[in-house]
Amino acid sequence: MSASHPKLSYAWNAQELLQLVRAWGDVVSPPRDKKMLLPAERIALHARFSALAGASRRSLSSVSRQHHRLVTAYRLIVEYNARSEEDGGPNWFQLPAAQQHELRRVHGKKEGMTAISEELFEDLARICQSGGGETVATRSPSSEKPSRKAVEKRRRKVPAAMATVQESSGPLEDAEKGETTESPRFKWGQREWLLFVAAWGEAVDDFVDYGNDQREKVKLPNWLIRQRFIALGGSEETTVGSITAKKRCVIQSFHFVRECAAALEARDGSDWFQLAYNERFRLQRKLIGPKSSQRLGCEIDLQMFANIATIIDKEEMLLTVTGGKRKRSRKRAPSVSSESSLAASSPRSPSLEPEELSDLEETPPPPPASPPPPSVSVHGEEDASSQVDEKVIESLLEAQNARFEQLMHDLREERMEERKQNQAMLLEILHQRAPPEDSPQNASYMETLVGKQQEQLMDLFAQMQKERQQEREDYHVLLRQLSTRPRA
DNA sequence: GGCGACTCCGAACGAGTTTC
DNA sequence: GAAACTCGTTCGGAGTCGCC
Repeated sequence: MSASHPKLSYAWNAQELLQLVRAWGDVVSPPRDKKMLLPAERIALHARFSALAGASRRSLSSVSRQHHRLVTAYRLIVEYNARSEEDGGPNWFQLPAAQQHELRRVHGKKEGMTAISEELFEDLARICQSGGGETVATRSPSSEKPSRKAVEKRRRKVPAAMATVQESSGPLEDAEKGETTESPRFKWGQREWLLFVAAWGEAVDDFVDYGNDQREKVKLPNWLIRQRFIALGGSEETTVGSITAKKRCVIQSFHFVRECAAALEARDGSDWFQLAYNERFRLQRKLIGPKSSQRLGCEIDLQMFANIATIIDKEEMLLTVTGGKRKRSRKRAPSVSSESSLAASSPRSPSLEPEELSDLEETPPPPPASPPPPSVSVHGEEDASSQVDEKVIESLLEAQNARFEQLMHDLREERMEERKQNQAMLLEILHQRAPPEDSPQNASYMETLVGKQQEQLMDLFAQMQKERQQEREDYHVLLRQLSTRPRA
């Protein structure tokens, strides 16, 4: 944002919205519920709004966007009311807030919608229906609006349980119970977290598999994780925003576990992952801090931990191997995701300067349990050289990983190809030996063939599982060695 | 190339939950 | 009641896309 438009990163208040609607009525030509404004109207709307609001507090793009969200919401309400009038159901403002919220969410997936109060809706209806031109409201049978008092009266009369709407299903139990919670909350359980990690892993794999073109985006998009999450059986209600937050949460928990495991190992050599949930939860206060109460971190088992580590590695590799980072201005405080997520341990903390953040990105979290060692790295030179060493090691590890993944990928492809060829050959020989007229014999032999192949594949799979288990154990040994090694 | 709409997603936020 | 954490929503910066 420019200096003349200082960043105003908080919700539009009711007064601002009313001022926007007023400006809208003043400068926008009918039909006023059109979604697209003419360029001149956009500018005029911003100017008029700025004049009414006293100062140019919102940018042109912000005003345009808010206008767009209001139109979308207004049209949804008008259409909804028209339908419910035909069906004899409750109108929009008689619905519980939770249900309104759900409908807004379902209908405004991409663009989003502003929650419109009844007062604001009436103002909007007034300006949209005046001045001629066909509007959504005039097209619909429900254009005549009852007075606010009447609506209020009716709303009080409507039993909450009659919330019976329609497109929305799912987390609306609250509404059906008559509660008017603003945003129905759904707490994730073990299943959701496991699904999420699996989906995240699949998304990274998918992305690695076809993301080697330099022109491709090199940052894993969160919508891809959401897509995989839903494909694996996760709730379709989960938004990309929610996935973003979940990812941040998992990464934060991963760092938490890493710290705990290392601190515990250093303390008495015991294994964090062998402890029960309650034990972990109790111990974290000694290992991390007296006020620490991470729950998700305590639920993460060794397997999940290893999975997350692999995924984070792969995702970081995407940034280093497949090309440059997506260009982004450094004006904004940088993100908390991935490598810098430790900063998220205090989510409301003020944003870091880019320099501070790049420091954070390069260095591992300071172990809270052990005080910093006596001035080994106080000197700039030593600091710099150790950082360079770390970078070299990091690059080597990443390169090794990348090479290994590539080899595995090629091997998998080759094996699949070979398997197909073998099968084709077997079938061909079979057909030659047993002609089609001899079908019973043919069928029984084929059954045997399928059975044998199943056996072979099961053996192979079991072998791969063993290898995977071995890899985990190796990793665990490495982790132990690392954490018992005295800090430099 | 310029412009506006669309889209993604990080940050901020508020409300709820848990633990002490 | 305080503090830390969880969770979903909203806003808006910035990248992308399509049109002229």
